[in-house]
Amino acid sequence: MNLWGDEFVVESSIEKSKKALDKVNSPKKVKKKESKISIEEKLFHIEKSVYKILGKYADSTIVIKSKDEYDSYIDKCKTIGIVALDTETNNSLDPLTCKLMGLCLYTEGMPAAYIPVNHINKDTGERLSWQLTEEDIKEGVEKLNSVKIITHNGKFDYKVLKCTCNCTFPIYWDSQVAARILNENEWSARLKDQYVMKIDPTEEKYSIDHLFEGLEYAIIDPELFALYAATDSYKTYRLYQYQFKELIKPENKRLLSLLYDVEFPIIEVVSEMELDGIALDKEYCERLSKKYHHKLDIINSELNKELENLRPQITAWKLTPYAQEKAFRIVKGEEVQNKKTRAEQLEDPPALTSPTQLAILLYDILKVSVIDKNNPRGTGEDILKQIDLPIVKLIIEQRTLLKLLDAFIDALPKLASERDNKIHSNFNQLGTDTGRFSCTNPNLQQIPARNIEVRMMFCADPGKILIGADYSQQEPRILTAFSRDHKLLESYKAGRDLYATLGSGVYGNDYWENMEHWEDGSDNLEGKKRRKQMKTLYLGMSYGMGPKKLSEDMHCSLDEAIKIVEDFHTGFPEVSDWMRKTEEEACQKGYVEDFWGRRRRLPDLLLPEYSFKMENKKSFNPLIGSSGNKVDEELINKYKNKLKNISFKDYDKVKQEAKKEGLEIIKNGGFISRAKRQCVNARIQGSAATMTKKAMIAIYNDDLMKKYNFRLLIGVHDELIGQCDEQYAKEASDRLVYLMKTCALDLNVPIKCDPTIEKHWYEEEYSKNIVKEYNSGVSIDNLVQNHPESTRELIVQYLQ
DNA sequence: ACGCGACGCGCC
DNA sequence: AAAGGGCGCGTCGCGT
Repeated sequence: MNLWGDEFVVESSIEKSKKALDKVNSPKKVKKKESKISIEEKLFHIEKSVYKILGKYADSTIVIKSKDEYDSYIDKCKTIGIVALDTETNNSLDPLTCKLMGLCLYTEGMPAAYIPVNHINKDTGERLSWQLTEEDIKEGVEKLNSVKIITHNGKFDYKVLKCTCNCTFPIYWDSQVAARILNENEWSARLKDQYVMKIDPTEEKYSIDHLFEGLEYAIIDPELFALYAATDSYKTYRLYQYQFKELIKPENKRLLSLLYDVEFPIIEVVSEMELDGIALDKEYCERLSKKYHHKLDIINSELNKELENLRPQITAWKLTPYAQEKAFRIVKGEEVQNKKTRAEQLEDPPALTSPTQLAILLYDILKVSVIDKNNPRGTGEDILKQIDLPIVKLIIEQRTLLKLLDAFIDALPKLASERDNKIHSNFNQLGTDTGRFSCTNPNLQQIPARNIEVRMMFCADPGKILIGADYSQQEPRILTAFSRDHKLLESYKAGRDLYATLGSGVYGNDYWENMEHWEDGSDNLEGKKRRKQMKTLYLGMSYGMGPKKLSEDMHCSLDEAIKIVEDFHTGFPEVSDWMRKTEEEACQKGYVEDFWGRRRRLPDLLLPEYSFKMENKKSFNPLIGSSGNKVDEELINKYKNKLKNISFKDYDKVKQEAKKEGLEIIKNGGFISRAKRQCVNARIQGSAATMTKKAMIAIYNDDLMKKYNFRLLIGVHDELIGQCDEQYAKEASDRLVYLMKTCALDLNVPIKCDPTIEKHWYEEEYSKNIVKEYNSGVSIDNLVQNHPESTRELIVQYLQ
């Protein structure tokens, strides 16, 4: 083990951002000028450049042109027992609609093989008839069922082969996933980049768009295309070898288990989830859209009235000298003068959705006094809420409605696939540094939960029913598991309320003093307040919140907040110790581990208080080494001494002084504190993510769930939703909860899950809300209409 | 026309 | 001196 405990932990924030910049100049899309250059000329040029870059692989690449050759390659793979696999598609990254162009295989001791399937004649467009068929591919891949299959971004290959050839295969290793598990801070986990970084730094950079100049890949001669395609599987294999060697080192034992137990198996689970997709209730969506557009129209007309009233004031302002000045804006922390004057920036009528224009309206024209010193021209919601003007109230309402409409109500139906009218989000296993999934196109993890109407857009397929469950307080329970805090453990064992327990520990009072209701059911207003404060405190503690912000969120004075944090530490000493030890260990090793060994590397923790950068030279980072110039070193040492025990005031002076000598001083305090805040949270958030992934795998592989035809559809961090045959609703729901609870027994903490069974997402809550409306006097006829059938059934049920 | 940073805001 | 963790997306407004 080296000085930092892990050889990947040497890249600081500074270095990382520099590399990210280098990255940007990768080849961009080729412009379409097809009319000027003939296809033949282009192909000629492509052939030359492909050979120039990849010609060296020609001798170790073969194109498979017959079933016999294919069979014998597959047999060879079976003998060797391990193979890298990669698919190529027709310029499409969407497995649902793409065509399979060819398959690539590489196994040790053999040339890399490209098996073309759908290349066409560039003149006639006809499929080259000698190629193997999708049926052949399926047959061969299925023979690999006992062979270890290696992929790079195997989710794509899995989905492509399932969609185009109707075959599936187990993923033994994925080099993209492994790369991220080995170091989540690298600027790229892409195959070619990883190959350059880990295997051969001399390898020339290239990408498929850039090599084939945006042409339809199918028209490229398979022999030529093979040089690109088959090389991918070769590189994947080489990467695997490197990663395997790394991961069998004793210090990486837990990472390897994490990969085998969680990260590799989850690939197939997520692939299937994405392929299934989730249905939208079309009728309901249309109704909802109409309802919200109507609401928006009303707000807009009121806003127009308000603006009309302000017109004289606006006109007058535009003539003031201030309005005629050129405005400033902030770019990377520096003030930059705009080309437009303030008056020119303000449209007529002012665009209230534009932060710039709204700021002018509020602070310049309406002379609203500054609310947040740190953000004097801010227009965020918490600032607007403190401005007591009718127009501002309308703006908040307009914003909410616009956001709901643009981001969800009107946006989601547009994203449904034409093929099956369903939403097929992309769940990105590598999307976060902590181990959580991220989600795009659309991001199902940001569908409003407070506004229940939006989630109601999602529904089960006909004959199916949505079965969901969320972990109750997943992260606090993990904190309890880590710290073994006796008060928290007891509280969970007894099924008591977490926040009331926190309250009694912090305030030193009775448990019931911190509950919303007394033991006999009567209201306890003070308790309600305290409990809410504890909820905020918990969040604050796990995110490393400072006392100032904490006091704002807890609605108390700064002194009270400081006292509460202090009392938390004395009231829960095991938690406090665990947090301290986490930070200490992190500062020493440069990384933290989650409950199952996932690492979050925080190299900034190893940074010195100050770094130095010579003008026009690389930054000097003592962890990495200097540029080696003696004169530089002397200068730096001089300033290092000057910076010892320096006051905040003098720092600026010294910084300026150094600048004159060509030395830039970089203060790392901010980076270091940020990393300190991250390290506690990363362990908790990471463990929660791993736990949910373990549950997903258990659910996917469970025979009973298979019997119920249960399919996972959505994961939202601590919440899982799937659908199953209607008749098995109860059984599947019970089983779901059981599997979620038992997948992490090693936590040795009580786990609780809250299940739901419904036709639409959040329909239970939705129906309850409507029943509440009924109880407040709306007639039953008005109540029941305009809702999906399933909701009406629930309402009737609740009314009885 | 497009890329990008900043902002604001949706979620856990 | 002061510092809330992890995401994605739509809009605006500038730059190319």
